[in-house]
Amino acid sequence: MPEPNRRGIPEATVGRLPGYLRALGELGEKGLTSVSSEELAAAAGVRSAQLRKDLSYLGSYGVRGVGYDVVQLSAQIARELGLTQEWPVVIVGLGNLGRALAAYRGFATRGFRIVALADTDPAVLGQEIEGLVVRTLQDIAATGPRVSIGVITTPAAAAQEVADALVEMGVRSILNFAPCLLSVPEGVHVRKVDLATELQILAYHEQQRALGVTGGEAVVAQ
Amino acid sequence: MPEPNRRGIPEATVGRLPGYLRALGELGEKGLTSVSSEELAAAAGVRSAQLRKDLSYLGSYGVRGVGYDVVQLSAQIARELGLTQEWPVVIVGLGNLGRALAAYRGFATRGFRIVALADTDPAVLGQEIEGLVVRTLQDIAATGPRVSIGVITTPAAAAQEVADALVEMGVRSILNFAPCLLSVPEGVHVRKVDLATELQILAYHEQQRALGVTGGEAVVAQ
DNA sequence: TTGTGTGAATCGATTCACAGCC
DNA sequence: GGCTGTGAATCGATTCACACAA
Repeated sequence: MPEPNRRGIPEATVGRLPGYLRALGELGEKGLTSVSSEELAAAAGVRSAQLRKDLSYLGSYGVRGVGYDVVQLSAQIARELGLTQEWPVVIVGLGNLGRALAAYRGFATRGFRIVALADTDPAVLGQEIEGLVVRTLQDIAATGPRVSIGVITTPAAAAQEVADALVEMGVRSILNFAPCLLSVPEGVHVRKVDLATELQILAYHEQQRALGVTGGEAVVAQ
Repeated sequence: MPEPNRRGIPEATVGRLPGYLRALGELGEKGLTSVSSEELAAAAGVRSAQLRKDLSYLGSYGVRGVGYDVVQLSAQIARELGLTQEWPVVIVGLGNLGRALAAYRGFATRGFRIVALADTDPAVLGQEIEGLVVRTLQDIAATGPRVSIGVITTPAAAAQEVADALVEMGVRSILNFAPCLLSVPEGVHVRKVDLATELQILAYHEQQRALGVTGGEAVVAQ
């Protein structure tokens, strides 16, 4: 018996689970109730062997000779990712990007709720944005609400002290949009999203083509 | 003999070069003119052996017993990434995120220039944003300017047809912020940035902690 | 003596290929 | 007969450890 193999899903697999969940959602909307690994892999942009291996880490949820039940597999992946509960999020830094994220609807779609907005600029403090009043992180730490995930959309120069403050108030998951490295204590997870990095990687490949490198291989890192 | 090893820098290395470039910039601003692999690795958040191996793919630019020249190494990495020329960028989809990116200054910092803004919404077409008039992609394709890189910030439902139009007009590098898989011809590079995916990965680790998994290992994937 | 550059060793992730089950 | 689940094989990326250059 498969023994769901709790603890120890490879990081690379965790990184693909959200894509499977999205693909399953789309297939479900089309009315599909069952998919083969071949079909789901195509919808998620991976190879079928990879999909099956990934899913095998969650346990056995497919039926041999048939495929996977769309609803059941969605639920299983959502459970594994921790999306059955709602995670409270604070956005720190309400410049253009912070405001765009605050207004982003898809946020709430799945397990996440923006419960606080933070900034230090007196011109922004007290403003109401998307139904939330902008406060200082110190105020939020002192009087609630509790947050699990911090999203940093400040300039790079402020990001480290924001991270320190978030850690101080107990946040152990940070999504950093500022173009800088954050140093955090052991056990705190940071993920970085950096526009400049992404563009520079594209520029590299663009230049390779210009240099006449044959790299005509398939497609890409989506 | 080192033989710069043109062609065939591992993808993982390419993905770290932008980080080295940023770290070198910071060190340079502090007045440093020379760094050891140990110092630069610390500033970029990698191990020194990894840094040396990565740099070895670009050729030999360090001096044994001394380290690397900050200016020279920056220039070499920038050249390798193709940042010595300016890449023209179009942003497609001027919702909150598209506008935030259009206003983002750091964009121009290094080798990228937003030369066009595209949308299909009549309410947005013709508006001037950040000094550029919003036009249709078709208009841009027909009357210029030429673009190398397309940034998609439309809703997911529109992303595929935008990608098709970009490919049609000769764009072969796409940065996709829409939460969906794009299908593109061989040779076109797509990179995906997805807020939901990042949050879901954080949620996974957050839940693992809640379940009492020991995963107290260091830090993370920045 | 110091710190780079790099083969060799290790580690992890992907793919293959097929046994097992429906 | 068809498709999952998974060991075995492969591939690539990271780390080790040290020869070698300054």
